[in-house]
Amino acid sequence: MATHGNSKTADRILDIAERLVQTQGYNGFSYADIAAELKTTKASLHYHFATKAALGTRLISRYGENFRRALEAVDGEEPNALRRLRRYADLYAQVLRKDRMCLCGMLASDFFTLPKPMREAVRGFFDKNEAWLVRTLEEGRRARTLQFAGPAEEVARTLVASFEGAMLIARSYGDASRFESVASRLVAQLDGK
Amino acid sequence: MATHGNSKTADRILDIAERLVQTQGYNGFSYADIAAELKTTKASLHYHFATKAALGTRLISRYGENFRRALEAVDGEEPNALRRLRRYADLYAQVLRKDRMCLCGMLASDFFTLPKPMREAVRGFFDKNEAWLVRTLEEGRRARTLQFAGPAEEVARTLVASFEGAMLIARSYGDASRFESVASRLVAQLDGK
DNA sequence: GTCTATAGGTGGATAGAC
DNA sequence: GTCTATCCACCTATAGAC
Repeated sequence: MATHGNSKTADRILDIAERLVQTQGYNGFSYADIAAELKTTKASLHYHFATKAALGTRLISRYGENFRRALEAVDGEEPNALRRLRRYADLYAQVLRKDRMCLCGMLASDFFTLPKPMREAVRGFFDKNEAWLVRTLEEGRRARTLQFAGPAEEVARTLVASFEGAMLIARSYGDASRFESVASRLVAQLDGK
Repeated sequence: MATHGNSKTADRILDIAERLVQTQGYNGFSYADIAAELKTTKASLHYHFATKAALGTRLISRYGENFRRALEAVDGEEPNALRRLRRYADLYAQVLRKDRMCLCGMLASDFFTLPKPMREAVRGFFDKNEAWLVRTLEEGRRARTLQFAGPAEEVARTLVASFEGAMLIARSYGDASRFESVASRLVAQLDGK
């Protein structure tokens, strides 16, 4: 196979790379950065992930999978759609409190410098977010815990965009509360009262 | 002096660099890219802008100045605050239709890799956006062309964050209408009826 | 102001020993 | 799996001729 990225070492590489992409961007980190932190060599990293593009693609699929699991947990634990939206917002806030940007929000800004497989995976992440939100919004509207006008898809896209943008800007101010006040306001507007 | 960036050539350099930053990010372009497009040499660029940081700082101040002028024009031409917000949103949409991200939104994602003077300038851009929005929102609320609950500052921050995020994501889909539907929805929510 | 040439460093990636 | 050594392309930046 081209890449051996399935070991414990591979996971540690992914952990470090993930943090570096979320803080510095895809073009702002290098194999040398990871090697220094892992106290190994660049050559060794290339054994686990043959190319930076392969590493990047794996990062996105792992991040998406973790996000999917987190949303599944929210669905399982919280029957109220309004409260599920608050939990969704808190997933973003948790990332921000680690001084990180959403991995895919960061990659969206690097979008036109990314290899094609990574571009498609980034869009896929947003699509999955939107789909979860549409389900949640429609169910909440039916149950009257949420209210909003127009297609759920439009509201979902507004939420994803606003949350990503609020993270991006809050990070520049080192102030997570900037995200939280924006997120609270947007979710409150959907409250079915 | 350290830099001679005030000639017509300097302006052409800034035009090219601006587009490259808006599409590829600060770490995604080089003096070589500019030189190739301007059909000159990297050394010649260094005469106009001694360092990449100096070029970057100048880019932000010029972008901010142009934005300020655009907002002044909106203020002069449009007495209705709701319509001024629509014009504000359209300034973003115009950038996006050129397949570009907002310069400072892009730099916000590169934030922790930027030299300190650039970081401060990026925050300054957002501050000025927010201040203009606060003035507009408060005036619209007084005149009853706008309505919203809570501090204008919170609404202003929500708008900046949402517009930046909507640009970021719309660009990944190559679909400016994704921005426009989000922006329309957010502005419509403020309509004083 | 623009050029050639080059310095000194880092990028991603590979060969081959162990 | 990890290492040393190395390749070559590219990076920002400077020296000095024109």
